[in-house]
Amino acid sequence: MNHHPSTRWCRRSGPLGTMRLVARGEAIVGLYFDGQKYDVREGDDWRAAPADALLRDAARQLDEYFDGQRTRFDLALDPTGTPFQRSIWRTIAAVPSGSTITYGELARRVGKPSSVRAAGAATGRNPISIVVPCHRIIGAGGALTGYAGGLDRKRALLALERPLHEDVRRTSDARTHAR
Amino acid sequence: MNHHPSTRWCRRSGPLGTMRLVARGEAIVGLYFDGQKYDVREGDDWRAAPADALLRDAARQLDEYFDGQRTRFDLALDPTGTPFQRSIWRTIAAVPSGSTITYGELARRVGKPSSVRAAGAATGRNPISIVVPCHRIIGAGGALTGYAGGLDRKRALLALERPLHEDVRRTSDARTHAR
DNA sequence: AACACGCCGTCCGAAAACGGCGAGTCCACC
DNA sequence: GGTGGACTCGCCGTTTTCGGACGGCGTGTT
Repeated sequence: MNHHPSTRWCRRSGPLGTMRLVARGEAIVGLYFDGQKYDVREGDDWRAAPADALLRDAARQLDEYFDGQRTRFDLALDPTGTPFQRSIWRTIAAVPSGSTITYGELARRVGKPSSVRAAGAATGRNPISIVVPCHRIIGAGGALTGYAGGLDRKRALLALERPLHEDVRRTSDARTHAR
Repeated sequence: MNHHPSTRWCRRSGPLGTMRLVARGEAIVGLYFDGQKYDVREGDDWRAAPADALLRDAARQLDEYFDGQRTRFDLALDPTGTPFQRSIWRTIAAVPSGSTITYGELARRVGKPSSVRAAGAATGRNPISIVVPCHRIIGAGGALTGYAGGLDRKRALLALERPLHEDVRRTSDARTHAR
């Protein structure tokens, strides 16, 4: 109908380093740690737009998150990927702050209980770090197993979200000694 | 830098049926017969623009061509394809109205005398019918051999272009009894 | 703990299939 | 004999298919 929605981006520094925020159309499509694995290179048609309304809103929410003032994001998301990946990411987005699930449980929730390993791969390709909280997915043994932004950051994010008062919230099948 | 050039299109009816004319940026990128082979499906970012200056100009020239008032088009073309295809199409565009060449001669002119069959395939994928006059390419034996818009249309186009007064113009290696 | 093995989407490279041909043969007909 | 049709084969860029390798795992065994 009308031409391609434009892609715009901005940088944002936070406690875990500088991040790159990317929007296209009316939705967020990416949030990357500087130098993370599976980063995307800037397209020819991208344009830096620090003043963009959507980007500003997202950046604000991100700040609030790091300040511990926010546990849920209120943003339109449209990560590009295969149908399988998108269903994985959608499911991850439903995991609430403060809790974790295993890769196996994730696979089960998308209706493909045996696609565990593929679920892991798809999780790793999540283009919207933090907002799609792929850091809340951990190994069945409680190990963190991996994170595109580095395990240190994964640990930090989980610590930030960990409920202070030990109300011993046990999540699905995640073992307690996560760490 | 800036975002993608927009793609716009319009329809145009003529003696050989309705055609679809497509422009992107400052150039024509497509001209298709309705329901032809290798047609392209409309992209999400396309926009109908019958009033667009470039499209109007092209449509006018097309009308003049069908009226026999025009034997050459004066339009910026930018068909998308592989390097080989583009060189084939560029070479085809240089074949003047009223004459024909064979697929073999075409291959020779792009510097790959033995890529005859590939030249045929590339010719078939020409996205800008008529303006890139792929109908002027015929078999070595004089047979028309094929046309994405159908052999009837190929015949009609060649008839339209055939010089009335039999000035026996003989073109390169094309045999006389073409037809 | 360390390892082997089965699991399954993606990615990537290799290989095969597919044409809008042309030249060469072989035959059947004037 | 010359022509023309039907057939075979080699031609080569593109597209499609296929097969193997590769993971942000989980289970079972040692």
